[in-house]
Amino acid sequence: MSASIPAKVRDRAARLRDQIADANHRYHVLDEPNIADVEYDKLMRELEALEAEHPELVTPDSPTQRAGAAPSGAFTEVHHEIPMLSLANAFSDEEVADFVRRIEKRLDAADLEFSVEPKFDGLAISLRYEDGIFVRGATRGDGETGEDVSANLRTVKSIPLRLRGSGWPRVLEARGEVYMPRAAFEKYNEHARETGGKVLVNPRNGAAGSLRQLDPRITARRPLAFYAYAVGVIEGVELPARHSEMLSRFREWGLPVSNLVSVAIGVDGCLEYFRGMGAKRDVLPFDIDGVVYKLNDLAAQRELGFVGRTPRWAIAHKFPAQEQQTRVEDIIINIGRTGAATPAAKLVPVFVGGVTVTNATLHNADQVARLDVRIGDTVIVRRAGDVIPEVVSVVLDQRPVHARPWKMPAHCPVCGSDIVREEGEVVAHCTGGLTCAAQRTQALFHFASRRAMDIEGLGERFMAELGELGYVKSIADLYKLSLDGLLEMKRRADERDGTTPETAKSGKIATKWAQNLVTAIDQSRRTTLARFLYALGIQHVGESTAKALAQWFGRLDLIRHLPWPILKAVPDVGGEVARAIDHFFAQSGNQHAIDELLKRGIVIGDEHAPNPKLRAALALEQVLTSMEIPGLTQKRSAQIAIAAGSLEKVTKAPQQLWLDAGVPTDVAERARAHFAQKDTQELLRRCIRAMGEVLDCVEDDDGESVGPLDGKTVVLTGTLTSLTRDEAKEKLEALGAKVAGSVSKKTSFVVAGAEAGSKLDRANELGVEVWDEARLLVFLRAPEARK
DNA sequence: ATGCCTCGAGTTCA
DNA sequence: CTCGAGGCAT
Repeated sequence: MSASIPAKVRDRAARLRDQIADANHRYHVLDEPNIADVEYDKLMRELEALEAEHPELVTPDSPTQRAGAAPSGAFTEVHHEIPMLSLANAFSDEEVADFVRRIEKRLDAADLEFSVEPKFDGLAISLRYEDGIFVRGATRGDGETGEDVSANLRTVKSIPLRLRGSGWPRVLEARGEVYMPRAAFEKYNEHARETGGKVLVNPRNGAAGSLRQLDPRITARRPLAFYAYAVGVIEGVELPARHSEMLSRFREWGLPVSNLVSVAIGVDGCLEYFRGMGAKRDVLPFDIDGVVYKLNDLAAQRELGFVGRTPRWAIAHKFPAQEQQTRVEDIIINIGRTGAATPAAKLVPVFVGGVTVTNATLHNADQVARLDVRIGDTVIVRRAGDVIPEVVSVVLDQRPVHARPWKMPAHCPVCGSDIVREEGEVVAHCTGGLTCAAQRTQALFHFASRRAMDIEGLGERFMAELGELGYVKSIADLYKLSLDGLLEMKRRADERDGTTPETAKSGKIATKWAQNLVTAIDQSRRTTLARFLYALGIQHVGESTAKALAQWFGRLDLIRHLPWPILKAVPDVGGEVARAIDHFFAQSGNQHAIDELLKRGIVIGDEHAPNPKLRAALALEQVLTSMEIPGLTQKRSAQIAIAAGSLEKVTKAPQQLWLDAGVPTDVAERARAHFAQKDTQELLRRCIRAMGEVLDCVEDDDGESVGPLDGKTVVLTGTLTSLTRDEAKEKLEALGAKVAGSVSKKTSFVVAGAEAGSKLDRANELGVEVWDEARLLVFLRAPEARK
């Protein structure tokens, strides 16, 4: 049949096939390329041309056969003559030790040698070679029967189509793992995302899905690789004595074997290998989910045999899974203190990364949309470097037909108010405010939290109960709670929940509990301005902003009435934050709650005069620029401020004065029009009043306002470690102290840092109190504690 | 406008 | 711990 083909052509084709196979082997198996890509392409093209001209030349092992044939109908079944094993799993050192001990006992031997190998996270397959030629490849299936995926496997470059060297058996079934290298996976997905193609969930699913493609041309585009790790059928060659030798033979025959395989002695050797791999795991170019220990002696393996379908002589030692699949039972909404509506996935409990995970946050609607998570979906959950579980992706193949895309509900599941997502914002908010039980509970919880009012014993659950039963509707109600009230509440809660007398706290314990709580509440009455402000839970006001406000304004009665342009004078407080504070205090309910709190004995121990720097910060120009009138720049604001003399006068300044101050006509017009608006006038009135008020206080700093360091003179010396000298000075000044440069007998105390010199000596001489840095820090945290 | 940088807010499980 | 947003410097 091929007689018509000249021997020369035939030889050339054979030579090309050899060269290409060799290049392939070097590149994909040995990782030592010997020819350039262009050269390789050239050889391929030449071979393709020859084969096109003489189709009879095409052999099953020709590299041109890798490209992928046209789709076949379906996969045919393949019976594995020697079943493909599954391994028992070990998850702890104990289980490994048991495994080794069992073998030692059965064989009556010690210090056994194991072939130790990484456990690739891919898909187990079997490759059949007859007379050195790849004839068939199959998936494992159930171990007995798999599917013929030869066409797909031909596209995997690291699988040789013909064995190399000599001495290979007449028939060989090599078993191993098809996997997708991480880099290839990333690259593939990146491309898929750009082109809108199918994004793979993870490398393992990528490998599995690829092999099950009916169209091998698709598989050819998936970057798969292969490692051999076991032998099935072998005919015509003597088996070596040890498994590790078998793997070496594989290498000689051109089958890729991981260079991470090794040999270990006894349990200790195995475990050492396990830890080594665990440490390397993250930097490996492919995913592994554990390691496998195989008794190295093949004769001994035969002796041990099987239990069911798993061999007694091998075990897989698994890493704690960092990724698991589970099902989304529901997607719920959590309402936070600020009303933020955060979707969370309720999961069928799954053990991942050492803990059982039942919830995973989905962050926001965008994230849900990005992942397209739907109720009923199977998802991949990860607990990576950090602790918090996250949904990585959806396994689309397993999506129930009826699953519908998830949408943020229009109404709050707790209070029924509208849920609104502002233009350009990522988070949606429940508009219920404090009428929403969820927000109220969270607000109360926040108020009582350690960094706020620090009331011990008020957990979130209990707070919810107090709210539900109507005992606490607002933060002020917390200070109404009495011993009897608490006990009564406890009783009612137990009744309602159907708690039996045995499980309910008995009278004495309940009394003790209530007493402790009352004491804790009582102790919390004395607090600092910063804590108090923080406790109020004003939007955007966290701990540090609260501190800044406290330090700069010093007094609650000031802060609670300040218009936002004045609040904005504080560093790090911008328009957004200032408006939020203004808005908070503009609600009469909030003002009322504060009045109530003060009435019920809240004492702010560290009120003091405003920071003198406010004087500069409150310059007219700052207030004017905060009006954000187009064209009214800082410079022009300053000019008109100087020309007019006071804020009040600016607002009433005639057109001419603006022009004299160098403000262009159109800007002046705009400003005057702006000032004429009703709400602007109201705001300006408040600003005018507030500026006067604040400035009065600043001037009055040895007047009635009493800071804890009022009238004290402090001297700083040495190097402070946790804060700069300037910061310390600022803080002390904000508390009313005068920070002087040298020690005299008028000095109240000296703060001495490291390497304090002459000033410390002089302080000792004069008998002036000396603080170390630690004491200063304690004081700065809670200045009310002592003066 | 644009890019740090810090602060606020939300989150899981034992 | 991480993300988003606000503040501020460039």
